[in-house]
Amino acid sequence: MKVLFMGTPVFALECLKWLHHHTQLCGVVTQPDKPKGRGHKLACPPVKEYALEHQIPVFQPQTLKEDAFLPELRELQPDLIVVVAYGKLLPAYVLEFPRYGCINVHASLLPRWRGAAPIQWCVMAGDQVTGVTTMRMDAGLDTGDMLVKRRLTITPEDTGGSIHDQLSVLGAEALAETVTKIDRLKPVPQDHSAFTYAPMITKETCRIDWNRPGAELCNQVRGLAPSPLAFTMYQGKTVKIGKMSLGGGSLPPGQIGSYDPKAGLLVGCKDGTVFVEQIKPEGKKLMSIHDYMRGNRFEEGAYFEA
RNA sequence: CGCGGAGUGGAGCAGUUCGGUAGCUCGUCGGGCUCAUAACCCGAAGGUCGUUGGUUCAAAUCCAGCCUCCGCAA
Repeated sequence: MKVLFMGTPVFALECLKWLHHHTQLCGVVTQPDKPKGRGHKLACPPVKEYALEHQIPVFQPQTLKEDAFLPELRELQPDLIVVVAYGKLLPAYVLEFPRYGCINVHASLLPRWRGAAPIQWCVMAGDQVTGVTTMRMDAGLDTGDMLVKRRLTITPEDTGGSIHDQLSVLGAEALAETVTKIDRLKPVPQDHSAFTYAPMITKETCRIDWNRPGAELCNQVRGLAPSPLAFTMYQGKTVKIGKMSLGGGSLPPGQIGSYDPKAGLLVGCKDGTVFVEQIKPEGKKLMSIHDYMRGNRFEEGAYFEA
């Protein structure tokens, strides 16, 4: 069976590897290189780097609209298209092209967290369980009939990063089962009334609103760690926060309280306080609040600004 | 050639403007005090100040290049 892979970020790599080792992979479609980072250097998507290393043909169409990718499809004649975090919706002519259709690996238990950033949102929402779902793609955004699910328990110590890493492996497992049993699996429609949406993470997603309850703030910080990290402002400068826990007592939202070498820096929120345990000041690396306080200071009584 | 910050013992920082003995808060190791301690006291080890070259009697500090890390913007 000839398989065409479509994907972009690191999350897609485990799936790509499995396909590379177990199927006849005829090509990889990924997003175009974009100027990124500090200079104006062009950055290759991780999927492209893997494909180049293993001499897999790479396609980077600017758009798929208007039959733009049809010539390549006719050339490659894939029997199956596997999509993992590609970053573009597929037009009908692509969805209908392969004999076995298009299947997608999505990093949530659908219909919960449809959309671009299911991993961060499930942690930010305080979910205690998540997983991956494979589905037959249709025209909607993550609305296809489901094939295989794998569940994963989220522990209080998990972060967006740790869940990402685990789900990328689970995703490959689910994909393996899906591809292996492709003609035997019976698609299960989603409960379309129960979906939630996980939009792309923006800067505003990462901004800390100290008027929210402490538990929600802790989850927000957890979900966005270790990247891109939640942030707040102190004296006009960005302070990213990598780890936070619930504190005791109460302070006005955003007000900085005492520093406890054991627990961290106390900060007020809507329903009490939280301890900031790990921060990343502008121009510095992520460090424990303990390290930071050895040579720097947060003025007690001052405020973090939204 | 997008804008900007930073590299100083194991950690976080000061010192750089106006060159002239390497400093602070911790950590580590040893000793002391204490019923005890993450507390306190005494002592010690540990740095070619990112790298290369230049100016100078003398460079962490001034000049030029390079490497690395990071924030913003995309």
